[in-house]
Amino acid sequence: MTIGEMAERCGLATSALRFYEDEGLIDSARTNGGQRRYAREVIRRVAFIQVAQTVGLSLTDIRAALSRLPNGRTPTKSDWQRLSRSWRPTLDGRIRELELLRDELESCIGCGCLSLKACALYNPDDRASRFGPGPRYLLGDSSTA
Amino acid sequence: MTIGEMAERCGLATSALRFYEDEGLIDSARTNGGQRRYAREVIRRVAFIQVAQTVGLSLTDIRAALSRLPNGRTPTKSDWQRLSRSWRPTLDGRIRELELLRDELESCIGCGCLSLKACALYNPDDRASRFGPGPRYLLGDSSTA
DNA sequence: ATAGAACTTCAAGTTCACTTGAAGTCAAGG
DNA sequence: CCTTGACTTCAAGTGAACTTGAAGTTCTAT
Repeated sequence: MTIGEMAERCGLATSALRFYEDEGLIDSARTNGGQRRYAREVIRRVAFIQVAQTVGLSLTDIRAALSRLPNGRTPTKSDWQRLSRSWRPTLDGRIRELELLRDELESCIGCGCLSLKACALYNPDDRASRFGPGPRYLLGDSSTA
Repeated sequence: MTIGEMAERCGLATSALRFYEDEGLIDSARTNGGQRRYAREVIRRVAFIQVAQTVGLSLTDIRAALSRLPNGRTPTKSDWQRLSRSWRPTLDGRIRELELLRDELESCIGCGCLSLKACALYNPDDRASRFGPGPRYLLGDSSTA
């Protein structure tokens, strides 16, 4: 598969595929002329990367995860399952954080304490719980606030 | 209040406060010598910014939100409440997205379809649902995957 | 054989939310 | 008055995840 075909199938730009290769996330064979040719297997790899990003992982995290795939053989279904399963705790944790924030926001709307030290929302030390870099763009325009 | 005191109270760097001022998010008076002096009210404003970031808003979004505060008078408790309340839908939406992803991940772990078009996880058009830029750093090291 | 689309590399640019550095000025205590 | 720490501005740097541009090469269809 050429890079253009891959890009189309995966829904991203050719530049992104080249970038992923530079970053050691995917691999390709080359024609005599030096053009990239992708194995079918790579589609799955890219799919994994895309979903992992949605979960909130950085490319560094993802590279680490992918490095845990078997190196000799083509990864099997259960290899991928094992990797995907490892997202659960991250995802659950992220959801819990947001729910916590929502609930605290609820009480703070009630008490109007937004600037009080006592308020859990305004405790700088707790502010480590942000949500992660993830891809650059939000939900459309995010102009809700 | 000096910029150093503000920075300490708000738990961020002085450079961040200067940056927020350049960006039109906060304001300050100046001494004869040209140093910044902050009104108490600004603490609340900074608190709002910090919480809004945790909710996932960009500084641009936050600037827009802040511009809806009354310009003549010092904002009241209910002015702040009105603003904070507007976060609810965003937050709820974000939580729903993550839950959806978690559930789909669940079924995909079951079916192993990670690369199939049919799988909701691998539908490039649905991938608009990412989670937002937010602040740069994640939960510690995020090395869960 | 050749047009033209698709590919190649490499360097530099983009956005966000800041930080860092340089070079200099102000304010408060002794 | 003088030291010292805190402040000032302005320009440039950071990191993540790519994109864009330039200049050139390859592939494929006619």
